[in-house]
Amino acid sequence: MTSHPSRPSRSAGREVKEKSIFDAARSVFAELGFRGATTAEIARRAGVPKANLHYYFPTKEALYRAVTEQILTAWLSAASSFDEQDDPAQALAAYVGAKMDMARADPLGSRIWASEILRGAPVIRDFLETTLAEWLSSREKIIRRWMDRGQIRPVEPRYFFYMIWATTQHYADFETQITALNRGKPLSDEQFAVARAQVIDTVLRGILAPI
Amino acid sequence: MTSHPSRPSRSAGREVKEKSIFDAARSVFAELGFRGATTAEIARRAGVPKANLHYYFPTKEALYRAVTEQILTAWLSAASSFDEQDDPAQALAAYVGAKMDMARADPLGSRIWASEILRGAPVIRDFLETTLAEWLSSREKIIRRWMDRGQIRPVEPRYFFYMIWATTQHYADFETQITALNRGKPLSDEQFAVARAQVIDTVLRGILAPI
DNA sequence: GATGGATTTGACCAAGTGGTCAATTCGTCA
DNA sequence: TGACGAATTGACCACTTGGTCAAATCCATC
Repeated sequence: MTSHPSRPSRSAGREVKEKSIFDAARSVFAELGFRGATTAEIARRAGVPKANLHYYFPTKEALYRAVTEQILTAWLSAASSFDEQDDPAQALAAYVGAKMDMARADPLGSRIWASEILRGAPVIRDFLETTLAEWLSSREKIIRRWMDRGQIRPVEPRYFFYMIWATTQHYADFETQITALNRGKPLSDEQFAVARAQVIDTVLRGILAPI
Repeated sequence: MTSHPSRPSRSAGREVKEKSIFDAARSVFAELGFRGATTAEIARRAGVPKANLHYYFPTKEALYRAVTEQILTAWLSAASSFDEQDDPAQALAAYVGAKMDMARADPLGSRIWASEILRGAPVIRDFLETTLAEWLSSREKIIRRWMDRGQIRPVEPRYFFYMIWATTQHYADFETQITALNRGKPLSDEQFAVARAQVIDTVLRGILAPI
């Protein structure tokens, strides 16, 4: 300890402040997209003067890149849950469940991703074309192996993944709509649990080979 | 005919010009969202001076409202395809197919909707809470009737609709990503036909009662 | 308690924003 | 043809934008 406990150390203060700017940026980017977001609004939500924001992140784009980077990391971590099981039903249930949990726990990340795609993915295009494309094609092989073994019905794996991504991310990206359709109240934990179970169940029934 | 054929009449000229501004606005709003879109960019894509744009649409918001209005109309029209069949399999196949066709034929509409939801739906909130909520709850009743008759498995109808909406709209909203994952080429008509058929098939298998 | 780098921030700037307006041009019809 | 309303548009305005900067303040270390 190099400083008084009640006053944060210099480096700890930096981390806290950086994080508060970072979090404010996430929420503004998620709502308004890159172009619509303003550094003034981000600074306001972070509770710092705008000049201070530019001390920690030199440009709006640098801040945006920092935010997207974290999102891509989180995506890959959720994706790994697909690989921990050999059985199709278990692997898919784990993966879909993890994606649903992510949509619930961190909707902002999903929304920023969506907004980035909507504008043509200028920043994450490289990720899509390399890392994500490789992930998808290697998992396609796994799906095809299951098909060959007769464990699942014959499908085009990539369109199957699109359905999983679309359905799970919908609970984050369209939360406003879901809330409006739920008498103005966000889904309760119980409601979400039902939705989560049903999504897993429907996806599995859609692809598993009949007994 | 009140004017020379090669020179459009005054009112026809108005319609053409209004439409070119309207279409330019759709594409800019779809890419950049309401806040990110600029009237200058819309005017540029429409090929008219900015002052001219403001002659036809007094404000950016008026233009945006005109655009969203058309989208809501189109949504309702696709939704009606759900009601034309009594058999669950046929009704659902028609509805999902219509939504897929819409995502293919007019991806911009879907993207503007998505962007509007992302920012909290300030403009279409009323539509969501009234017209859409009513549509959903009346179709929920139809689904429950099918369930009571044992024609489909027991599910929470609204989450089932969310899956349909998410999956079909994904082909419009995430076209950039889908293209990036398809070696940089947009889905061909053949590929899309496969995706369309598979989406319908998977949705049906997920909900239809086993024989 | 003096030093010096890290941090903070009000004031500022050039470029871009949505929108206005008056002067001009156009098309129609008497 | 002339008159008159519809349509066009360059110039302009107040305000917001992302970003800069220099002066002030903080704080770990000696």
